[in-house]
Amino acid sequence: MTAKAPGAGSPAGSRPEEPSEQKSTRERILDIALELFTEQGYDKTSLRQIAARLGFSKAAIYYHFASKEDILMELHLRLHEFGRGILANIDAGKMSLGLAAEILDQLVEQMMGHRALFVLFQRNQAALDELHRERHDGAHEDVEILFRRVLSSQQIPLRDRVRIACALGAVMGGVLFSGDVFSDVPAEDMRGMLQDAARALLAPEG
Amino acid sequence: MTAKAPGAGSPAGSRPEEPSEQKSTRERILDIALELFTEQGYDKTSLRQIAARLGFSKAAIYYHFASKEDILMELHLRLHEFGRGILANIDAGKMSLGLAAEILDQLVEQMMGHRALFVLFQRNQAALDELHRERHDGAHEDVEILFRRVLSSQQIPLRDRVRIACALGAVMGGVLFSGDVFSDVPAEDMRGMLQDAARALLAPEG
DNA sequence: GTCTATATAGGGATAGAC
DNA sequence: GTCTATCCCTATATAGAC
Repeated sequence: MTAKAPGAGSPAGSRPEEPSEQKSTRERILDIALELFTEQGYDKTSLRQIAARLGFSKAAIYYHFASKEDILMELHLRLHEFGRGILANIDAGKMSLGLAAEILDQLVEQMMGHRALFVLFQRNQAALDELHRERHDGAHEDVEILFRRVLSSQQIPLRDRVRIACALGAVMGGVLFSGDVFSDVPAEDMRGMLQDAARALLAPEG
Repeated sequence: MTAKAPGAGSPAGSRPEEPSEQKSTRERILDIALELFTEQGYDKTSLRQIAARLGFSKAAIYYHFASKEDILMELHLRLHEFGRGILANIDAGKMSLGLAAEILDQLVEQMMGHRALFVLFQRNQAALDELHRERHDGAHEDVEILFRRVLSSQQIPLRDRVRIACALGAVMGGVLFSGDVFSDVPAEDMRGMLQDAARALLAPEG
């Protein structure tokens, strides 16, 4: 809680893809971190490694981030950003198979567009959980939390709840595989097929 | 590679649920490890913690296991055991939506029956990957690897490949949620609904 | 803004007593 | 079969020079 750096106060103000400008050091740290955290896992990645890739020393990172966890937190906040548009639509009170299908349509789009971030947190759930445990500051309205609330709602028929859970799993699984076994398939085709799959699961009759 | 202990050579010989006998220390270590690894993550769990729960010191664990990784490996092997029956049925050469549905039926059954192990490795993929990287000894015919092979097969129509991937994601997601938001639902009901969902995704028309 | 040097802690693992 | 004591390494993080 000591370091104060250039872009420290504007997590949403820094765009991931700048036109032609060269990225700030802070941005580059985040990029490398995303890469290494995903490949090796958050815990097995040291600040030393991140610094080495960027050509400077470990200690320099502390100018830009107060702690290793802060790097993960910042990446986490970005994922939140992208989930923002979806949040408003999720309401356990008035949920239906049809509405779930619409939400999943958006979700697929967001996940496909920010696959790297999505994979990162899919592969580092343990680290994320700890983050949530320690810093439950801010009304932490997470997409995942809202989904859990929907899935727990007793106002929705059990079969529908299960179907929504499966549809969520289906699209998540699809996105995960899309960069791997389906890397040859155009993203748009993938997106369409995943959305179709979700709709198949959420059809009233099935 | 130093420690040789009582049950060291019989990973499959020790049953998880013994009638009324008290479990061996080795078995108890594995139980606690499964619990802590799942809750906190493999990397954030220290041998000290495991030992503390069992009432003895960290060093004592080294009598039963050669390393921390060995504990994870043993748990991994158990998961393999349960996947054995499924392995034989997976063949990229003659895969179809119908066959996939049958395989997923078995998979749901196995996953529901050994949910704890399944969740462990779902939440510690990074650690598992490293395990596979370092010790790729033995014909490591993993269910996951075989599934990837099927999903990559060019002999299967793309749409079917995606559908199978989604069905896999659907049942995995369902099983993951089953101990959480669906903890009140009887396992058998869950199993049936998940199998139905998989079939809905794998229907020729959808 | 990046460095060196250092403090401090905790981890995995070994040796050997009991 | 479990313990104590210890080694060695790497990690995060801090202080302060440039």
